[in-house]
Amino acid sequence: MAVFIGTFENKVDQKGRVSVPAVFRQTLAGLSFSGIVAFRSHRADAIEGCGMDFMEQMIARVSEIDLFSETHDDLATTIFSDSQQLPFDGTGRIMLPQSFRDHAGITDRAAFVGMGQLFQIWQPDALERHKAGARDRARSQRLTIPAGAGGAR
Amino acid sequence: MAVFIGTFENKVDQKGRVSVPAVFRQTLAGLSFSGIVAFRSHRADAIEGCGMDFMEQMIARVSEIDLFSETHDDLATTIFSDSQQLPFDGTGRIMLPQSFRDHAGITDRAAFVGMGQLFQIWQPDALERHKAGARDRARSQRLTIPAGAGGAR
DNA sequence: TTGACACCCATGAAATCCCATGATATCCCA
DNA sequence: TGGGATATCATGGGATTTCATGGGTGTCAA
Repeated sequence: MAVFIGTFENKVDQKGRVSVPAVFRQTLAGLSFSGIVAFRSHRADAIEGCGMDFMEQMIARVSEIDLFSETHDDLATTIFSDSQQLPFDGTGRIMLPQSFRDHAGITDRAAFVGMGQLFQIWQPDALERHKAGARDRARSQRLTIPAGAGGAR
Repeated sequence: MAVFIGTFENKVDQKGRVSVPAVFRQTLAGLSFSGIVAFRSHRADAIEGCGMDFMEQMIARVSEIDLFSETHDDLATTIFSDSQQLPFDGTGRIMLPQSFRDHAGITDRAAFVGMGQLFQIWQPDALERHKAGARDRARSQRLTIPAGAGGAR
């Protein structure tokens, strides 16, 4: 199972390159594509990232939604059409496209945030604000981990 | 099932390394990640620790919530972003990151406390005070353990 | 010809490996 | 059951590797 845990802040250099945290690279190792798959988050000023395996899963999930329904098309458009494969260079860096950097407000620093099966890339200050908000909402709404199956698979 | 019981005090060396008690290591053996997963306790000045299996369960449960829903993101952010994977070195030690040491007030000694499924890492003196308080509360409120199902998973 | 981008090498800091030590606990055999 | 032999464990410190980061160069296409 792919596991992305933790927060890591790295520098974005002049060329737009960032190191993907080594731990993340390890969980991405051995996939059919050596790099990450990324797309703009439609609910946050962040980039969503995952491995190719998870992207395949998402495609499968979306395909269970009625084909040609509005929902299906909207999801497919916002997620899949916007997704890009960002390959690792020799030292484990990726190139963050300008459009992604603009969307997240990233200039010279980028924070990688583990979200479990996927991760996000944020402008560090924006991330801090977002984390605080998420914590507050989780607490005030008393969000809890669903006691569900979990254990099995 | 993972079982952590007992209290063990070990030294934190110059490099920030601590030995994880051998008994704990044994219950952590054979997991997909050789080390512990740790995060700041939000109820106490301590670090919470568990095995990767526990985290994988968390991920599985969170992933039952609709992807990209606010609930999903808030939970994933609060739980996974502040956790860290701390790998064992050859002799069963971990590196306690500075941020964790700060949170728990740990300098040169650390106490590992079994909490059943999880364990905690404390600054030894703080732990003593905490234990005293917990005992008092348990006695004065006559706390009991519910006779639940428990058995299954 | 001028970017954009892939590939290569260099660097310092930090994390990890490796070996050594002493103290306990455990084993084993008389 | 005693007591020496053997493992296990926590700990210390030096050597080595990994990692993030910076910059150079070549290549291909607009």
